[in-house]
This record gives sequence, structure tokens and C-alpha cells, in this order.
Amino acid sequence: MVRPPAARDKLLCAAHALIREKGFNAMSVDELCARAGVTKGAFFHYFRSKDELGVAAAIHWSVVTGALFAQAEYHARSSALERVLAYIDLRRSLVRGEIAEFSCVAGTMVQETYREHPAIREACGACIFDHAQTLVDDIQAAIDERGIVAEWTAESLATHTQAVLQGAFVLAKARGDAAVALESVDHLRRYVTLLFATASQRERTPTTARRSAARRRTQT
Amino acid sequence: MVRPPAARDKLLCAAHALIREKGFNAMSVDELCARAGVTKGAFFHYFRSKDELGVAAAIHWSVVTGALFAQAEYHARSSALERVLAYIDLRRSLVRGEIAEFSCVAGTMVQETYREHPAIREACGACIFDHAQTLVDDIQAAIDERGIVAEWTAESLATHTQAVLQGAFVLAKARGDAAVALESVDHLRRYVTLLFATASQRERTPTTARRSAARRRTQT
DNA sequence: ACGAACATACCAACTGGTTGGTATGTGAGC
DNA sequence: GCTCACATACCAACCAGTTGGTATGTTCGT
Repeated sequence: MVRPPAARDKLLCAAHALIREKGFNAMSVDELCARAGVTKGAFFHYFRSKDELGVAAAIHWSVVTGALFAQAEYHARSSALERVLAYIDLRRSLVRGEIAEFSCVAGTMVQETYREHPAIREACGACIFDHAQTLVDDIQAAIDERGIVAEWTAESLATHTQAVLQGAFVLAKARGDAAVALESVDHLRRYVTLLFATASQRERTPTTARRSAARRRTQT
Repeated sequence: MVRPPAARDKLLCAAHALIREKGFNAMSVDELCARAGVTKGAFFHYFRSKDELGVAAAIHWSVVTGALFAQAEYHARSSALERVLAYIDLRRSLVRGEIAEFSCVAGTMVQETYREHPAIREACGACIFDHAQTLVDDIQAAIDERGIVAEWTAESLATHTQAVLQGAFVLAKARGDAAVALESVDHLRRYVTLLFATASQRERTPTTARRSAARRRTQT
């Protein structure tokens, strides 16, 4: 049986931890290897450069978080709006313990690499926006469910949820306390609730529902 | 006439630019001096260490942005809610050009220093939260104006606006485009509008207005 | 069935350039 | 003539990346 490449995985996991703790640039390859319990030789066996590790770390982060959210139970809710709110609740429940344990590897890394390391920026961007994309169908279904004529798109709201979360992490770091992040997530939840509550009360009529459906078709 | 300490100011401005472009850790002292057009001797004449420069850069950022917002015209609006919305509009109008020209020095720096450089974290935190504080009075006045019973505080909404902005900057960096940031600011504006619109329609009664005032008093 | 050739997975020691920081010098103004 | 505001020259530590290995397989011709 072929020996599995254990060192590569250990390096990627150690990279996640170090990037969350001190960022990509402050993390040295030596330090990363020490944390992973491998030597530098192993590092450069799997990655041609530190840059390449950054890209791999972002991709691996996508895989890890993708699996986490794909198997989450919030998908089971019958109402689309409930699924969206349950996603936000799940995100909220993950905000606990040390900041470095709940903050986002991609968001942290992209802040300091977006200009000098385009490949890393791209990988982080894909990670964040692909994740946002997993919300779009539920948001669109919620719009349809309620027959809303919205001046915003499902995609922009999905993206906005990620903006709030990323911003919440920044504020948590700035204050040195997770509580402030929770408050922003609460505001996000309230926003989504209001968005559908008011729209459904004011605009849920057969006429507007039909107009909404028509607009959606032309957008695609 | 005494020569003003020009080098210090040039170093702080260059630091703002470099931190926005590549972050605090990736910015070397040599590079910073080159950008500022001074020598390393000048740097260590004014700052005992790179850390100390980081703190000074955050404080200077507070001063620069503080002056910008203090003299802005949105304070002149007669309605408190309009002042809050006009603040958001101002923030929106500032999001243009290169990402490094509108992103936040404090938010960028704190992401990569919050754990290893506590003094910088503190300075960045003060910068962000003190700025948020300048919104609290207007938000509270808007709550009073409309006689709202809110389950959120003026302070938490003020903080939330900063979370959205910081998150919008992260997303702009991740996508390499400012447009995505504008969309999040629009969602923030819509949230604030909904918050006061729905509350005023549903809860604006003499009874709840009195209860709101009482609650505020006990919170202090 | 077997061994030569090759591939994978890793390690220890090294290198040249860069880093933050220091020691010392200099010239202009009060 | 002394201090403030810088400049020059330098250093030890650290940095990403390289070199040259070993141990453990796997492939394939015979």
C-alpha cells in the first residue's frame, strides 16, 4: 500500500492555524514546518514556494468548510426563508472560543495578499464567493415563496452575508472579544427577517408575484 | 524657524499607503523609508521600533479620518435618521478608485496583528470603535424621534455599520473589484431604513415611546 | 519469481539575500 | 556649543529556497 502523504495534510492544517493566528506574511516556512512537525524538505517537496502553499491552503479551506456546510442540518428545513435563517444561526453558533478558532482563513489571507499575490487572492476569492453561492438558491426560493419584488438580487444578499461575517471577524479581532461579532450576526439575521417580512406584507399580491417571476426570467 | 519634523509625517503617510497595499507585516522598514523618501536613521529617530510605528500609524489614521468625518456636511441634516443615512451615503461615495485608496488602515492592520502585537491591536480597536461612537448619538436620536422600542442598542447598530464596511473591504479585495463593496453598503442602508420604517409603523405609539425612554435610562 | 530501474516521501545542512535594529556621524539653527 | 533632525554604515538573526541525500515502495522485463 502506498504511504499517504501525511506531511502535506499536516502542513495545510498547520497553515490554517498559523494564518488565523498571525496571518500569511508573518508565518514563516520554518515556523510552519515546526508546527506541522515536518522538516523544510517535506515542505518544498509538496509546494514549490510559499505562495503555492497559500493557494493550496485556501483551496483546502474551501474543501474543509464546504464539507462542513454541505452536511449541515439546516438544508432540511421545509421553508426556504427558514433555511437561510438557519444558515445564519449556524454561522452564529460557530462564533465561540478563541478568535483564531472561528475566524476565516480566506478572509484573513486575502487582506494581506490581494495585491502582491494574485494567485492567492483568486483562491481566496473563489473560496468566499463559491461559499456565498451555496446560499443563492435558498434565497431565490424564499423570494419566490413570498412573491417579492426586490430591488436586490439573491446573489447580492448572499454576498452581503459574507461581508457581514468577514466584518464581524475584523471587529472581534479589533476588540479582542467575540461578543461584538455575535451582535453583527444578530443584525444580519434581523435584516433578512425584515427584508422578507416587510416585502411580504407590502408587496405580496398576485400582480407583483407575477411581475417578480417575469423579472427573474429576463435577468438570466 | 524650527524645521518641522517632516520625516515623521512622511513616514506615517507612506505607512498608510503601504499597509493598505500589502499589510503591516509585508511592509519592511527599508521599503517604508524608501517610499517616504527618508533614511532608516530618520525612522528610528522617531520610532523606537516597527511596532511603535504601527501604533502611531493607527493613531494618525484616527486623526486623519476623524477630521474628515467631523467636517462632513451630513451632520447638518435636521432629522437624525437622515444624518445616519447620509453618513452611510458618504461612506458609499468614498468607495471608488483603487481598493488601496478606500480600504481601512486600521481594519487591515488589526487582522494580522491582533494576536502578536497587542499595542497595535488596541490602537486599531480604538480607531474603529471610537469612530463608531460618533454615530451613536444620531442613532439614539433617531430612535427617540420615532419612539421605537428596539431590541438592539444604538451602539450595536453603530458598530454593525463598521462591520459591514470592513467586510465590504475584505470582499472587494477578494474579488479585486470595488463594486461588490457598494452592494453591501446598499444592503446596510436598506437595513437601517427598514429598521426605522417598520418600527415606526408597528410600534410608534405614546405607550411604547414612554417605555423606550424608560429602558434607555436603566441601561446607562 | 526476481532484481534492476524508477518513483514517492521525506530529512538535515546549507546559502545568499533581507530583516529589524544599532552605533556613530553631521550639519543647521537657537 | 549644544541640541534636534536627520544620514551613513553596519550587524546578527532570520528569511525563502536549494542541495544532496535516505528509506520505502512500485513497475516491469526476463
